[in-house]
Amino acid sequence: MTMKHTGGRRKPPTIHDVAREAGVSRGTVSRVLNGGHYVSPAAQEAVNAAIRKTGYVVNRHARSLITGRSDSVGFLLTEPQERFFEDPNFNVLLRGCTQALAAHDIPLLLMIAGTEAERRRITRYITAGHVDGVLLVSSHSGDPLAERLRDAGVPLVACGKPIGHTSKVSYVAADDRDGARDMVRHLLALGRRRIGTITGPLDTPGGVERLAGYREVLAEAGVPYDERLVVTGDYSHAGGEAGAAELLRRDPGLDALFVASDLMAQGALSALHRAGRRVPEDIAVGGFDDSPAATSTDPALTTIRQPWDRISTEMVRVLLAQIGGEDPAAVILPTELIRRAST
Amino acid sequence: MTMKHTGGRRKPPTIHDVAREAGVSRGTVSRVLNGGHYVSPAAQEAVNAAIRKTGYVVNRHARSLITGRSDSVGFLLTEPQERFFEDPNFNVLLRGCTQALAAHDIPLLLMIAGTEAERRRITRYITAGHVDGVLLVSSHSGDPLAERLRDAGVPLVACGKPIGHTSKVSYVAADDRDGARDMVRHLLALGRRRIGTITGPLDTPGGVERLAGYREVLAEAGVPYDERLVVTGDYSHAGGEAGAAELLRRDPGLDALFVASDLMAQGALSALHRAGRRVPEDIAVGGFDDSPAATSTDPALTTIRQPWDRISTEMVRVLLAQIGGEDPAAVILPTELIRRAST
DNA sequence: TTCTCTACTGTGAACGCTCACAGAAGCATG
DNA sequence: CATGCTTCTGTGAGCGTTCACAGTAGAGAA
Repeated sequence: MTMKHTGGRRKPPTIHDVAREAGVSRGTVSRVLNGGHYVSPAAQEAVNAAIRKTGYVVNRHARSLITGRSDSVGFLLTEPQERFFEDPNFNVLLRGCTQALAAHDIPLLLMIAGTEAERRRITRYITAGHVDGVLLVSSHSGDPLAERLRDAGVPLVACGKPIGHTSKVSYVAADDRDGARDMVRHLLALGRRRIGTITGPLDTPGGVERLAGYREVLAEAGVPYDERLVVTGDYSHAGGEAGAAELLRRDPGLDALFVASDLMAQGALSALHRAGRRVPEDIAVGGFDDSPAATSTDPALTTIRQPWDRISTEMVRVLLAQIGGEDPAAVILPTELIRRAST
Repeated sequence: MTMKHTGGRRKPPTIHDVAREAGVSRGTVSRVLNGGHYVSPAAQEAVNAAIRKTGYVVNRHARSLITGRSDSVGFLLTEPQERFFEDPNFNVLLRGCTQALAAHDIPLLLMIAGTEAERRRITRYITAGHVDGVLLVSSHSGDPLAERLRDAGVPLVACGKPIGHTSKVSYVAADDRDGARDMVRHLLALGRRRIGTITGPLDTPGGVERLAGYREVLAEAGVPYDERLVVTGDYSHAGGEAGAAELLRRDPGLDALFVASDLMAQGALSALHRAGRRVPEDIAVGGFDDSPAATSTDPALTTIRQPWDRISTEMVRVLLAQIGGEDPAAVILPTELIRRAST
């Protein structure tokens, strides 16, 4: 009796134990484990019974050592600031990816590259083959880390369209431009004509595309473009507040506002409220994201819903396809206008 | 030229390559890799140079295969609902744990156990030794999964005190009770006497402890306990709204409100606003959590800050210690009253 | 000198798995 | 009867590490 009795973990069964139990060889067990081709029904059944009986679970390290695959993927966040962790969409994305991967029995490794030291460490880790692919979430595009990984031949899928890259890199994105178009069309349909906008940072795809949609629709409607009605925001509450105040100052006759994120829209509502404007009577306000906060503002926010649940599943799908040898692909998903009280 | 030119990954250098490059044996390289004991300075230097030159990164699968350790830990979320992903504290926790682990070069595997099928899959995965330990985040305690893992001898650290378990399981928690005491004392100091509370779910440690703190301080102050001033909430916006409305109905003379979470407090503020009560003039409102939302309410919320950054570092510290063979430990961290405009 | 001790180094044997290959058995075809 | 094909099964090698062990060299003590 040399075994420790204080929560000691027993040595788990190996493929050998299963083989002995089933009366077959390691090879046959391995074949059952990997799809069951070229295995007789009798052996198949015997092996499955032995697996159930022994409680066998494959040792992924041993498998990875020989296959060269790790059967895991990284979820990489490259963000100097903590912004992503304040973004409710990020949660949905992370959760969705985790679960979509879990369906394939693939664990997700969370990696956060804030400092330069972290970037180096993570690059080494990834390029050493410790993950089979990377789900990349970074707001500011043109990320050197993304390039390094791509150059190293690591399967990669970005969330949102990377700008500045002409190279082939997979991405999955909501149709930002079309969403913005829907919102501005909606505001026009309400009879509004002095429509201001608070954009996202213009080094982000969302910032650029949503502004483009805004301009396109106004142009199509014959409303002359007025650059005084455009301010650049930073996706923060404070930024939205400042942006709205600035727009009111530039044009007190403003009758609608398209804000490129709900969080900024929330800030804008505060500023409008403080300025004595009624929403939506005096100024209609449209947001973007359909974050949980959108329903708890007063009035509840009309916004554009991005299909985050589908985005995560698509990212995983495209990444796994790429790991499987397929070429990079771009997927663009439609958005949806959610009408609430603010317009 | 048989090498694929389309992003093919080269075979990475092994310990053998490093040994050859440095003119030493595998054993010496391995010793350098694992602390460098019993290695001459000359060999040490030669190996380090060779590692730099070859770009060698240890193959963790090969290492894990023989050591039996995986050098990774799981971050396990056992939540039937999506609640955690709406909780901003959760983000801070996840981020903090990831980074604290990264400092030890240990990857974090995110696991979400929603359905029963997922629980089984994850249990198998963990007990098979694919992670060295688990950081457990579950709101509702008495989780069968936690018990199963503990019984399997898996190192485990919970976030928040597990209730219902008399057994020894490590945990790290903020001092909920003391935080609640601070808040209620603060409200008393403001001269308030009809102090209501909206609790968290009473099957969560936070729900129980914060209510206990509330009762203790009132008792110490000689304020008779009035159960009509206590309603049970669910940590949701809507729950806070309903709770505040109910309390106003039960006692229109209410002059203070201690709400067990900021999100509920936000809901409560809406309800009070709708009922025509001024905050803090008519009713002082105190929250709990110091979530980002606390500063964007109107008025800004007085609240109790939980040291989430320290909680995450402590969880990691305790878990690694336990993996290293130390006994389970409980860590309780102090909270801080953050005074803002709502009191 | 000889022995012991310490500091260091190299080597073979695992770890648990997959893969390539060799073979066996069954059956049809020449 | 040989030959080929298909379906199935077992075996040896090897993936890249660590670990235990055996050794070597040099210093100091007997």
